[in-house]
Amino acid sequence: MNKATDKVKGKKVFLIGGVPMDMDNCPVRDVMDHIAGKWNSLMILTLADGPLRFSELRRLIPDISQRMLTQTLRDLQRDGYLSRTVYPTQPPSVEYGLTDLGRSFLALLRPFVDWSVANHEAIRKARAEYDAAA
Amino acid sequence: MNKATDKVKGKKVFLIGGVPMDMDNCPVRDVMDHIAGKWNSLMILTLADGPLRFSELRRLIPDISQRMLTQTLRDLQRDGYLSRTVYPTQPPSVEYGLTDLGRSFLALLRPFVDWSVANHEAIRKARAEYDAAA
DNA sequence: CTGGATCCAAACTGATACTG
DNA sequence: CAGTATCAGTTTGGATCCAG
Repeated sequence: MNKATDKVKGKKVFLIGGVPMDMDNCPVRDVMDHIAGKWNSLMILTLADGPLRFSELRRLIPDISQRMLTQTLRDLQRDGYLSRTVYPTQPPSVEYGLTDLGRSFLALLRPFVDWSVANHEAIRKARAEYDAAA
Repeated sequence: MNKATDKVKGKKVFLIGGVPMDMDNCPVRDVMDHIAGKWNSLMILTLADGPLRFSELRRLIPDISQRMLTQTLRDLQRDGYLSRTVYPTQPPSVEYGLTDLGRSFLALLRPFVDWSVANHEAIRKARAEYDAAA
């Protein structure tokens, strides 16, 4: 009935929505694991309107630590979601902005934002009911 | 230029794509923080084709520990993404399936899956280049 | 201003053993 | 079968100090 694990050309695969995925190199898992962090998507959303500087980002996301800000920016830059531009001023200023890949991903995030707003109450209610039952 | 932090009716807000978000109760952050885990979205995708039992899920996702499987199912159930049905057989069997909310979220996940497949190579390439530059 | 380095606490994960 | 309990290892995150 639900034959989700099978073999295709000798490789172990995993069916996601009917699409076979190579278990050992699953694009979805790879992308997810790197974007699913607490700050990653929020960072991309924050940069939606244009490039921002390090200090601006720290101000706009008050509850991120400097360490996490640096790390998140590095991770996203490494995966190609955003670019880092250094301006040789004194003192130096650095701007972070979305790349084409980043903007492409941002497009995916927007429906998610709308969905979250639309369903937040339902989720909060579900949570409250679950906790009450316990 | 980028006036992302402002005040609306005395509340600190955060602009996401032009939409003001209450910082202290941001739906996007709340939903994200609970769905962004390593296994959550994968679990929803795995249940896309219909309800599955505990042992079936463990078999379909071989690299999840029993502990994480239990915990992931609990979390998703608590937030209303999936339902848990116990059948009074001997030995007992339990089925997990998507709720309407879960299916609604699944619809959001599908474009993400397609995007991951389409852009996986670009990301791998960006990573390789970044690492090479270092 | 933009981080890098270090130390420490907390959270997350996995392996194992055990129960109704 | 479907979990719970426990413990150890790993990772994550925050605070602080420092440097180009």
